[in-house]
Amino acid sequence: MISENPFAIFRNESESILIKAMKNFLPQMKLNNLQLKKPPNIDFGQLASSICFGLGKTLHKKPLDVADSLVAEIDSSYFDLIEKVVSAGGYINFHLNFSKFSTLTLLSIKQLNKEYGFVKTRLPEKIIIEHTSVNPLHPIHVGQARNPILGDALARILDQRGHSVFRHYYIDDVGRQSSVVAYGYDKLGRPQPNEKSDHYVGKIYTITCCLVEIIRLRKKVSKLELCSSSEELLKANTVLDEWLSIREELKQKYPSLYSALFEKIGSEINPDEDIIKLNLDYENGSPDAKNLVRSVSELCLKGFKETQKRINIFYDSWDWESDLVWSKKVINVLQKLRSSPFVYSDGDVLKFNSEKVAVSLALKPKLGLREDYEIPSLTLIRSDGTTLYTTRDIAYTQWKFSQAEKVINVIGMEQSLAQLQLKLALYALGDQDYADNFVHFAYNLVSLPGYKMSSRRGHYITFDEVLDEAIERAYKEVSKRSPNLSEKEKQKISNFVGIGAVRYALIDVDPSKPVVFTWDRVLNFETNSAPYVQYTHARACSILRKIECQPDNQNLSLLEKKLEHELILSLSSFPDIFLEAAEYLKPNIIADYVNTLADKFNSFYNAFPVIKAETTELRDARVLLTEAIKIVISNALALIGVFAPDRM
RNA sequence: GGGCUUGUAGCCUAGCACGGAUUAAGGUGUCGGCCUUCGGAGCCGGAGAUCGUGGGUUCAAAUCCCACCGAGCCCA
Repeated sequence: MISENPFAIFRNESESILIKAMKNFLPQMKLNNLQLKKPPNIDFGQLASSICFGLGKTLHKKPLDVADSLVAEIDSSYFDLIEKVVSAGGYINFHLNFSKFSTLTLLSIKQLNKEYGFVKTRLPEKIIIEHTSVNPLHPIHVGQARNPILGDALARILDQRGHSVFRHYYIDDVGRQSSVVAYGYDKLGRPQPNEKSDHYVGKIYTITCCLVEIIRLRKKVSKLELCSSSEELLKANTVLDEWLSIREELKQKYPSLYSALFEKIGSEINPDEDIIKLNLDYENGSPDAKNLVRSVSELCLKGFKETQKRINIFYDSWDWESDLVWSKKVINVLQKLRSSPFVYSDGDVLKFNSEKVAVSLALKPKLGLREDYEIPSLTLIRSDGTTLYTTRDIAYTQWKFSQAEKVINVIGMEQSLAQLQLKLALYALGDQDYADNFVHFAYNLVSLPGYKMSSRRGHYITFDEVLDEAIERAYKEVSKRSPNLSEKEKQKISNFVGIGAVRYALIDVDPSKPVVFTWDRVLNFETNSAPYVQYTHARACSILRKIECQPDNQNLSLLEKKLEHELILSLSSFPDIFLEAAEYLKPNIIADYVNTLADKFNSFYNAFPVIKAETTELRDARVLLTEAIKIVISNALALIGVFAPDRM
């Protein structure tokens, strides 16, 4: 017999046995959720019920006595995967018949192989996952790197669950910042970069920002000097000083690019005006502006794509915010919103009353909000007539729903309010179905110890730097450990080891927790890291390579050591872990699971011989166990985008 | 001022959605042991925790509820 979820068969059997016993024991009793849980120690069995504690209370008996009586009602003639059911300390413990269960589990894994664990949904959906969406102004930095790693893992998981997943990248090219880089790039004469293009664009952005900011602040200061508002003057001077010191930094770091830009921009009187004009022209779709802004953005995206290729992340669709504006989708949505009772004018500003939507549709409990919390309004149009990011995002979200049933946005949790308002806007537009299937997958920030990352100020560590460093470190390790490998092999290994380590480190922690970036965290090659798991996989492969062919009828009841039982139990739980990760969008539990599995296998490996087992029958059984472990490690790693090597 | 997120050994993390077991689970660092055994990126053992604080609910609280404190972010 084969099962896609062996442990679930045991769980179902245990549940129905317990229900049957309960019916005999207390016929009138209404059963509501008898959730069986895994006991803390395998010696207590593999599933346990704590139902007798509650029953003890209502029956005025000791839980232990209730458990004894209940167990007495259990009919062992129905047992299949169950070996015995015992009462212990008030609990009812279900023990597996490992001889049968090992066979079921290991043969299922061997047969399903690359498909094992990936239980398919009965209700496949079209799902759009928007992730990364870094503005095309500067390279992707460590603070942002958590996003593509999480988004890609989610996509892989939901894909394996049987959904049709589309990965979208939203290119925010409409804001003022895009015009700032474009302005700088234009002043330079629109050259082709002689370095990685997103890094080049990032430098132009930072230097241009700085120069423009200084000109603006100087004007402000001299204006303030005329009227005698000393407090404001002091404030402006402090900010100006800060930018002047950033300018010194930039001058040191990028001397030639700095002087080229300074020469063109330093003497300008009002660069802001040009930038604002460029921005307006771009929004209006003027060909010159289009040509300029798009060429800078494309340059930056070219660099992003190179980085993403390194870590094997790709997108099905690149969505330009500007396309959305030019296609009038934003205007159309605004018109529709205006005709709803939830939009009002506050002077020249157009606002969306999020609170009113939530109250009139009684959405607060559904959204997990307190009744007395008043949701702030969202500004849709500024007094100068321009739209805001979230306004355009409403149109974008509607467009996404025109081609998918579910939308998952992987966006930092600092955007929580905006994402909530966006959801409420969908309700206001009458698209309740969209709103219900709109998910903000929020993750906490990655920060650098000591200072704040700021892309405008050029204070960041790029994702490329992190990857380079990780690969270099891995190269040193490989050279140390396997000096006889060819240069080509060393490079190949250091590549998947370094990149695996980075991916693992960024996915391992619960997304809602803040992470402080340290090199130690990312460059860990020991226990609880991708290289550790990869090594374990290679180790299992190495054993399997040494075995010629194996018979089809192993006697798996010979696997009777506690470690072997724990391994089989762990292997059989992989489908459950996968389902939990898919259902609750928790990619980190996959990393956790595969590390624990590798841990157990390494303990087993040290304690018991496989190839040189006492008998050939035992050897064959352990070989099959090893093969199953290899398969499950490989399948789990695939979900988080980490390569499972045969050798390293 | 309001809201969201977060607080577990020196450091990093798991467990919290769904409350349960003698001993709160890993890693790192630290102390000690294992290379004539299938790959030492390994294994085994020791020391190290008032689960932020205080209340409450419960037979049972790291887990649920309330208040407060610290950190981060968002809105005003």
